[in-house]
Amino acid sequence: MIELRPEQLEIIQKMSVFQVRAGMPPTEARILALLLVSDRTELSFDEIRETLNTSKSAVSTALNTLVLRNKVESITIPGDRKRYFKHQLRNWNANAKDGLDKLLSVNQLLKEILSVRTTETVDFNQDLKNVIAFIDFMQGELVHVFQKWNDQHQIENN
Amino acid sequence: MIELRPEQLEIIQKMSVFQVRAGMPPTEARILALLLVSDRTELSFDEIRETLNTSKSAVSTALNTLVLRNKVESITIPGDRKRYFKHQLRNWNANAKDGLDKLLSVNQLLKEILSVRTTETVDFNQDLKNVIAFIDFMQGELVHVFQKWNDQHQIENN
DNA sequence: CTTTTGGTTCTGAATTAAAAGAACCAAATT
DNA sequence: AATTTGGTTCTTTTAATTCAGAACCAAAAG
Repeated sequence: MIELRPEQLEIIQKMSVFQVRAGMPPTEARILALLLVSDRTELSFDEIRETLNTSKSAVSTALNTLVLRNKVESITIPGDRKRYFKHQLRNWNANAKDGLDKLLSVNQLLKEILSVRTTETVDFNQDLKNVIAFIDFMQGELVHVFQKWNDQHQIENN
Repeated sequence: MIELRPEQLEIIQKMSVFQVRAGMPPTEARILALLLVSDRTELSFDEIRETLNTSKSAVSTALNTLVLRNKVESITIPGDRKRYFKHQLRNWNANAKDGLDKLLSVNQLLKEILSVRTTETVDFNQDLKNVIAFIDFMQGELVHVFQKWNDQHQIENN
């Protein structure tokens, strides 16, 4: 059981509310938040369970999906049977890109819609074309933005 | 009741699945999709209800939140008591920016976390700083990207 | 080979979200 | 003034999530 200071508890609360609003299940959100604020960055299954006061089953499924989604990594220490779990901060960048790409993939459907629409509704179709062009533009620009970031930072991160 | 071609029905299906996955309630998603594919771009309350085969209450609440979120605009035609509803394609751009800003607003919390963390976990804190810097960077770049787009297009859209 | 540890998996219960149905209401029509 | 139209709002029902508790299981320890 991890002892948490009041500020830490408060942030876990705020952070998990934020993530739940964004569609994440509560237990997952609270685990992620805990792993961000706790003084030790690698916590065991049972430490997480006790600290968040949650059932083993809930923690187990939540951790497994978090690992699957590359939000958390699981670490094994030789000579210790327990698994330890750590927030995958390093992957934030890549996860963000994946998320944005998924958002932008709506363009595929918009193009399909355009190809199926009447040609009668000229203004509407023009607006639709603009949206499609905008998303294509965003996609291209984002590639550059990510590239620019990586160029600036992969040197130092060696 | 609007007659829809098979391709239109199929796209409504695909598009609403996409949006529901992104967290939108099903009825809202299907209304938006219908307004994107239907040959007439302005549909009355009852046309929507009949076409989607949904209850008045569900359509009413869904339409109201869609209007509130600037996803749909409601139009009144003089001499016609009905309200007509139209997809606000023009706002896609602004809505996208709002959505991204909300996503990036997590940085506020991350900064708070950093300020509360032990200084002992040097590597972890450095990773956290990197994430924060990355999100700040993204925020700045996105402003430019949106600006660039608007510069190129607000001339022609007069 | 029995027990303990560190979990996982499988119900079921409780909560939550979404939709339906009915009652309602104001403006327009008859 | 009664009725119809075009919705809105409230209550109930239904469906989907989420979690807890118990049974279970494999690997390690005794």
